[in-house]
Amino acid sequence: MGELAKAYDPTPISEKHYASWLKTGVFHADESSKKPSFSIVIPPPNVTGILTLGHVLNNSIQDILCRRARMKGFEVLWLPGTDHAGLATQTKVERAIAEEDLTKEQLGREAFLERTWEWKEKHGGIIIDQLKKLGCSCDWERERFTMDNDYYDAVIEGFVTLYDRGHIYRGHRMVNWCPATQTAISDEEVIATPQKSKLYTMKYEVVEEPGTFLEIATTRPETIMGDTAIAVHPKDERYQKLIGKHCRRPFPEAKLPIVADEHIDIEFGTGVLKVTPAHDKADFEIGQRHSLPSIDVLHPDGTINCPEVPELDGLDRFKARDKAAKLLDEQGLLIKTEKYQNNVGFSERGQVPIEPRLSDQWFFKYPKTEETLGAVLDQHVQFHPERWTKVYQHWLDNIQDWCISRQIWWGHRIPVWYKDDEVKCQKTCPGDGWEQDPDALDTWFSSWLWAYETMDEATRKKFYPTSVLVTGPDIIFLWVARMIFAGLEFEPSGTSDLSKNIPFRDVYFTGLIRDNRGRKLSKSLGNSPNPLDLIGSYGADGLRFGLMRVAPQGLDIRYDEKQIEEGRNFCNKLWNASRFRTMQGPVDSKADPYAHTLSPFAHLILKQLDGMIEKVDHYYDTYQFNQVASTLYGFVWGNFCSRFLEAAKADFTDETSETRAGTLATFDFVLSHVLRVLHPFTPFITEELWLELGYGGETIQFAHWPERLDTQWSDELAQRAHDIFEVLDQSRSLRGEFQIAINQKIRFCLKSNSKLEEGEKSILQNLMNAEPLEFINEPLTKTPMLISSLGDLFLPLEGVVDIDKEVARIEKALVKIAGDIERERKKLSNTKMIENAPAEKVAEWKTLLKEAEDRQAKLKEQLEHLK
RNA sequence: GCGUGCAUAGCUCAGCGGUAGAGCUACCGGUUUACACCCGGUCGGUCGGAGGUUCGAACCCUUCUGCACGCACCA
Repeated sequence: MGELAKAYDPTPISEKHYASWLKTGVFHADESSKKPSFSIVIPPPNVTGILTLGHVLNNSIQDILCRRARMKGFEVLWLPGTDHAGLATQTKVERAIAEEDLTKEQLGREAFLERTWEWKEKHGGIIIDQLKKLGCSCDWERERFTMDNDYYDAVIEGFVTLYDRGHIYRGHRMVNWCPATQTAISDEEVIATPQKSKLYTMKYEVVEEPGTFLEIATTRPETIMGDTAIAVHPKDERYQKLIGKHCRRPFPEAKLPIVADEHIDIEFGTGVLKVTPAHDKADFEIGQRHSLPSIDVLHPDGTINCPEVPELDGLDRFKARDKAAKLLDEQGLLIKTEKYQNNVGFSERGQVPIEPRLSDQWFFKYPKTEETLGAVLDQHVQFHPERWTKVYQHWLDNIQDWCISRQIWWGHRIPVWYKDDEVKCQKTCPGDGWEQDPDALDTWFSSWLWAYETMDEATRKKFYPTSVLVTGPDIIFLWVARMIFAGLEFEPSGTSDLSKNIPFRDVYFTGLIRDNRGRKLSKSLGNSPNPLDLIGSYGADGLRFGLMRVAPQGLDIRYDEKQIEEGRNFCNKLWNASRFRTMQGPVDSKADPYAHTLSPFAHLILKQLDGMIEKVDHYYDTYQFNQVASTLYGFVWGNFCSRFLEAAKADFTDETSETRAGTLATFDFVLSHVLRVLHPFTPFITEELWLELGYGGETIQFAHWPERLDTQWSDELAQRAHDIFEVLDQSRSLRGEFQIAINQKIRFCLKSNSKLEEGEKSILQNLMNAEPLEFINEPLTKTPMLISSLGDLFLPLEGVVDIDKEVARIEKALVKIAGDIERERKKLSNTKMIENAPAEKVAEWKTLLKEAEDRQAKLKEQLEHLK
């Protein structure tokens, strides 16, 4: 064991260990293992994506859970992989070929798919490499891709099965159409976005009553050509007599019936609605109820399709809106234009407003919705935080059929074949003359099988259902709920036992990461840090620890680079504590503190270690990772380094110390626990230190997870150490107050009634840097003093002390104590309180009062001495 | 409109019925041979407002305000 470098240098150490982990195959899960199993499937990132801070958070948590499980003796499978991300990837490739002035239509389906595969091969590995840099302990031998041959087949087979069971149908329905990417999308992919738009009020003449006009409010005058009726509420007295008559549509000119429909809101606008069945979901339904024709006036790309009105034909829909308003105005039909804010559905991928559009699409009608809800309500699948079940329930209660067909090429092609009027749904082409449906499936229609189609039979037998899913709440419908559906519907366990078919037992929802001003991280705002840069600057361990420490359970995270810096600093602290240890000679990996005589400080740290382990386990069990990190931070920095290590220095410099061996053993024992408990959060540095210090084995990864300690420490001695530290703190306060540098030796006097051992006295004196530390029986006069549980500590400074200042300080302290005393007295003089409060509480208050009064008396006495 | 979450020190968060806490920041002082990616100290809060329950409320209930988010509507 050589001496460690002066600072932790994460990059080379991380690279070294990760390479070694891959070589020794420690991440590989053995499906024939006898150990109990623990498994996680990664939420597959987009194959061409790059790592974001969100991924870092998400995958750090998964890695933490997996690494801890390995140490706890589980056979762990963390199954990694990527998602083909149909639309996202196709869009990227289309953009790339556009550089060569090519469109996918020019290339043709086959050639375009070839290009996409090439693109995938070229860019597909990036995010995987990045996950490795983060330290993720995935079983890379089992890496999967949603377009792998067998996975592809499974998706297609799933479609055929559901079709055969009658859950999938083709329908001519109103769907969310994205004009930018020119495909249908599902309701879940539509993002309602507040828009500043305009509300136009126009007037149409009633055909049967010339000179009478109906005022109609609309935000979309560009769809006037598609209007096939005017609707009012049947109970609206203003318009009742007009029902059944007609209005004149200005362009192209036509007679539109005035119909009555309950859907109309009497209060809104003028209470009159223009009905455009082809371009609005509600209007479509009104059209159905009144047998109105649908006139589609838009091309798929969002331009106007209406040769009868040449002024508008071919225009983009938003340009046409202005133009249509202008046309109305020219005809004297536009009454007013108001500013108006409404929510417009945007296509997540295309970043443009979606267009409700009638088209032929494939739909999935969810079966087993009751069971899917029950699985969560009955806690077969448990959500953390639990409140997300309510969101899940609300979605299921209002569930709509899922539009699963996409007008794209990159994806799983719908296994439906057409010949003349015949339709067949099957995996392979039925024969000559049959043509396959051109559409591909929604990406989520493949990822919903991810929890088990990624596993072969033996793996599935061992590791399915998975233990926990870690993901963001933003995909609770898109992915989480649908995975539960898939599990229940396809029954991957081969039995109908619900508890064996659910995809996971726990779901941990992470928060979203925001910047320090509370905004979402986004490329366009430029507030999205590159995790690789952070790893470069602070190390993967620092990034992981820093982020985990500030990520509260189920709440959004305010990210600040400062926090990552703190993570890095923490790692360095641990490094240096270990470095300090290496300077004292070799580490005993089997150190048993209780085989030696222990100082009070050893007793204290052992007691604190036990408390730390208890807290950490509790916080793990309740998925409070930030609390785990905070607990570790506080223990390592506060208890271990600032207290125990500092006190240990006295033992280490004194060759004759009787407790030296015990302190060394305690050091080794505690550090071994710290490294193990910390390993899931900071895998690289703990591995390095574990090996470098010689704690044994080839890796820390299978070292036993620490259990609670035998309570062999002495509470009395631990308390003694605690008291000694209190005196130390008081001495530092006195130094601070009188500006006496810590490195300046100075005389302190302690009027103590406790009997300290000689060794303890000298350690205290050392820690205080006192020269000498005198034990006295009578209080000193005209001397600053602070009270501690070990006695009264005086700082004799003849002639130096500013008496007035000291008097002011004591008076301030007296005010505070007076407050404390008053509060306790008030409680104790309240008979109702005494009667109702538990006896031990009352006793506690009495003690508090007594202590406060003692302190008060002492301070008053001291005040007298000063004057 | 329905629903959810949040509001505690300048910042990030603990505490969730019985003396208001931590880390960071700020300020002051320190290179004491593990660490300046450091050490020590100090300052800093009527726990968003108002009611209520209770012997006792940051904590439970009601309500209001503000900020996020989800769903629905959106002519």
